[in-house]
Amino acid sequence: MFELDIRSRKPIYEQLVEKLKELIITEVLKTDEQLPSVRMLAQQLTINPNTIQKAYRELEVQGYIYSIKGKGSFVSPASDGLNTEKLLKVKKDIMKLLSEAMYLGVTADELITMIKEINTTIGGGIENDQN
Amino acid sequence: MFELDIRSRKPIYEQLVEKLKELIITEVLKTDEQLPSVRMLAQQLTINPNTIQKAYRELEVQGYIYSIKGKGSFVSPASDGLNTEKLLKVKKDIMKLLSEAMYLGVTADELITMIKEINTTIGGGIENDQN
Amino acid sequence: MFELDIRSRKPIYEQLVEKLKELIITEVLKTDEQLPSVRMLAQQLTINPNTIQKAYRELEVQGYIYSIKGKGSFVSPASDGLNTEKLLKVKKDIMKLLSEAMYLGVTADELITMIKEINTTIGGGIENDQN
Amino acid sequence: MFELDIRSRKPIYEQLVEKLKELIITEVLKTDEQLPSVRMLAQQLTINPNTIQKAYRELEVQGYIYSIKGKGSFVSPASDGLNTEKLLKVKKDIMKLLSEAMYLGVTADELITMIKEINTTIGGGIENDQN
DNA sequence: GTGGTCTAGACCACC
DNA sequence: GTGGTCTAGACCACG
Repeated sequence: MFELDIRSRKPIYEQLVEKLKELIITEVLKTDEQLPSVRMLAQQLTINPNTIQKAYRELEVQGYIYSIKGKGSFVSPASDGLNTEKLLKVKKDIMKLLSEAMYLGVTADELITMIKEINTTIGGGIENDQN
Repeated sequence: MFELDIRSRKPIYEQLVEKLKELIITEVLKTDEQLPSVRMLAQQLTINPNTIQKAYRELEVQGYIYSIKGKGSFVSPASDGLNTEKLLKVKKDIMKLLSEAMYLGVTADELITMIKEINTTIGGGIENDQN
Repeated sequence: MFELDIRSRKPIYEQLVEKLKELIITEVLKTDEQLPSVRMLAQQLTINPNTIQKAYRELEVQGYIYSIKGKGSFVSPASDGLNTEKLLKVKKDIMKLLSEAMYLGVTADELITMIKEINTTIGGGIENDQN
Repeated sequence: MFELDIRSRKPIYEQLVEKLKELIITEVLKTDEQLPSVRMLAQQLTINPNTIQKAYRELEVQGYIYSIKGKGSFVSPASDGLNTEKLLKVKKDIMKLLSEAMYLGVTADELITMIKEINTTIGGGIENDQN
């Protein structure tokens, strides 16, 4: 289910954060659905529980999940909170990457196609009016 | 000329790589133009020459510049050849970021507007974040 | 009546303690008034009775309520006696928070306004956060 | 220098965060001043380095310090960033505590005196116009 | 030498 | 059983 590259320069917990974020964004993991427990996942991936927890905590800080002491970790509702600053960061990152892509020869049309593709994958736009 | 953020969590050499990449992409530094020497730049930025070295090496690996022993480092021509694999990586990164942006509430229209904006201003300045 | 946030990082019993404290402070629950029974409240909130118990015990320790075996739990009269030490703790906490607020840029005037506001509306509703 | 209560229910790293925050707010530790290194402090307090690091990381997330990989940890400039949301939280907490204090018998005058006291300790108001 | 990551294994609080 | 904290000790990346 998760393919972690133990040799990668990118820390394991960051890889985990990314993978889980992706599952949440693509709604494979739905709102309020329970994530695998720290220990279970640790065992499955043969990784130290602390590493899993670090990933979960990071996801919690970023607003993607919430954890309840004796119960488990769960997916937060989308657009839950205060993503204004996060939005700014993501937009900047996108600008940077888009520039690089175009320098490498990607056309604007290709990019637009990608966007439309994602738009269907996610399931259409999400209403959000706090920006 | 370069504004490095000593407080950033991102290593200095990575910041350097990004800044230089940006200058190359926006064609402030043109094909076959010579980059400042390691020592000069180190002195200017009051930074350890090893750090500059590392950045230049990284840019060389990524195909943005080439070095000639005893002469210096120069900007590689765009679309040099090895961009196929890089393109795939960049595209993947873009997909990831676009998905995240949309999950956070950015609409497809907004993103398309951004793309068109870059398409026209390619060659202008691009802002960088500090993470 | 009670809106508990199951997603909060704060344990449920602590949330209960705070809510009840608030009701007592704002005199929605008056001196010697009986609190809802553990079982009733547990049923209403669809929460484990043990959790309610724990909250009531905590409130008793803090001097806000008293329990009579076989009868129930009741609101203690204000300024009951043991408030000297509690007062010290609360004052210390306030100093800490006020310092932090000012460090973050709140002016003394703003704070004084807040105090006056409470002074007049004491007996009105107070909003709680979820951390 | 630090008096940590190893037996307290409050996690050691949180105690550390509070102590350090206090030192920063009262400007005992000034902007860009270096904090003791993770290992040094761990040794001094006979505490595990990981625990210190957790505290430092938390302070970094909260915007009070910044850390640079091979150099050390340093105090962030005051009102550096995006404290809007933090401000709201702190204000709510203050309202709650002030209410409790007044219920316990503290007068508005006493509270105002406290504010003025802090105002001189910190060194006057800090200019800040992003709220 | 610095911060950052990871492991192995223990204990606690919550429900 | 769950998440959260802490320890002891190892290794890596950075400058």
